[in-house]
Amino acid sequence: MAGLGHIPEATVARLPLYLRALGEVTPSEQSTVSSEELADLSGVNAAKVRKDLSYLGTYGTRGVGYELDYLKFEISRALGLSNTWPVVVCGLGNLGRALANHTGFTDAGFPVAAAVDTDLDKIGATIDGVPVFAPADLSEVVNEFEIAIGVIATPASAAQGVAEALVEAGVKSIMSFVPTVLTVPDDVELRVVDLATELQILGFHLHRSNGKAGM
Amino acid sequence: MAGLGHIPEATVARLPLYLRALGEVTPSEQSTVSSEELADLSGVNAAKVRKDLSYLGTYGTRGVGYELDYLKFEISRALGLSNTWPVVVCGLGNLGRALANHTGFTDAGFPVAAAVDTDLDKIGATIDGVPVFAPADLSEVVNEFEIAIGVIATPASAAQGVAEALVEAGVKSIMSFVPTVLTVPDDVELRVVDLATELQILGFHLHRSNGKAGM
DNA sequence: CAATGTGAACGGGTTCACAGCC
DNA sequence: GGCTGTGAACCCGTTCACATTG
Repeated sequence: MAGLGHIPEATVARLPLYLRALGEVTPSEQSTVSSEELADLSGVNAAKVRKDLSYLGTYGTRGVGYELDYLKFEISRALGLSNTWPVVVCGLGNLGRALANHTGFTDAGFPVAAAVDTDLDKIGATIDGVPVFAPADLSEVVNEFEIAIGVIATPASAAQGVAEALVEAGVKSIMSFVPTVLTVPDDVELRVVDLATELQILGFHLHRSNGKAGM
Repeated sequence: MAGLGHIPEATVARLPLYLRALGEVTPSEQSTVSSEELADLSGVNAAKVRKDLSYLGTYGTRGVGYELDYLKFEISRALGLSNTWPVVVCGLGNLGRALANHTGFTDAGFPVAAAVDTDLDKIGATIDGVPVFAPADLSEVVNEFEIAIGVIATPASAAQGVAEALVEAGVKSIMSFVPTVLTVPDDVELRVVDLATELQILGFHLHRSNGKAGM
């Protein structure tokens, strides 16, 4: 039944997938989707889709499916997608530069408003349209650009310090690409994307099945 | 008790963290770690650490802890880290180039042996020490370099095709950074890193707690 | 006594299956 | 008839608490 009461974390993580999938449906061809279709499009099974959507309080129509536009709207709203959340990228190494320049961020409503780096050659410059500042100015940058999310892509040694500076400046959401344990207050949401670990997990399975090197 | 019988997926995902944490301990200072210490270093709680390690069949010593070197060795072995798994990066856009150049991969035992791109200017060239080939040559590349893992960082429209080409060439592990649903056979391990989705999840929580835009 | 190893309780998430409704 | 919405069963992973052991 109804209730935005409390959406399970696992469901929240799938809402973006549903939204993207719905974007691939052409409204002129069909004005409605079934849980089955949405399941195929999003790579999730149909029972899960229905249960997830039920948490939104979004009603489909039995025997018919979900009204396409309405569903998009509901999911967007649940995700808070009407807002725009400016991002600051901290650390402009390989990865940081790629992230600062990543169109997927802006497309999803998370414009990279500023970057921070220790390199004096970069500070004051504009890289791919993104102004670069000194770490010492982080607090000002956060205020100035109304930064909502900090992305950390510094060397491991600098990461904890940057995280603390972000928290100090009032940032409540951090996404880290650095392979270190970061400690932040409870009210700060931290998501870690750990590329080396991901590969090692793949490696585990290779090792387990093959036993041998090579392919 | 003993038994490499079957390590739970959740445990596998934490083994790399433990290994990294153990690397931060100086063996000259201490030859042993407790589950408590390892918990702090890896950002996991102690009970979980003990249960995880118990799956490895690795014995610590009650009242003492785990022997540092032995534990490192055991975890490395479980992860299959004695092997080296060459990687091919497919798609040399912003992100692809950063990944091809990412030292964290090589450091973790996953050297980027080759890259693939459609850009004729890049094909035949070497970017940051990585030779670039045409997509049509993917199969040869996989054989030649004994590629174990394919990283996909192409535009969304090309991703499924690349995935199929990788599978066709015999690759059994794929890591995708592309925001699309990829379909691969059951015996192929697929891990998806979806940056926009990650941000949207952060956005959800911002939205939920703040209600307002800005910071 | 200190710290491991582990059965048992717990909890969140997934799957099932079917009643309910258009 | 077809598809949603959802209680109930199930499964996996986490946490607890304590017996066990060097």
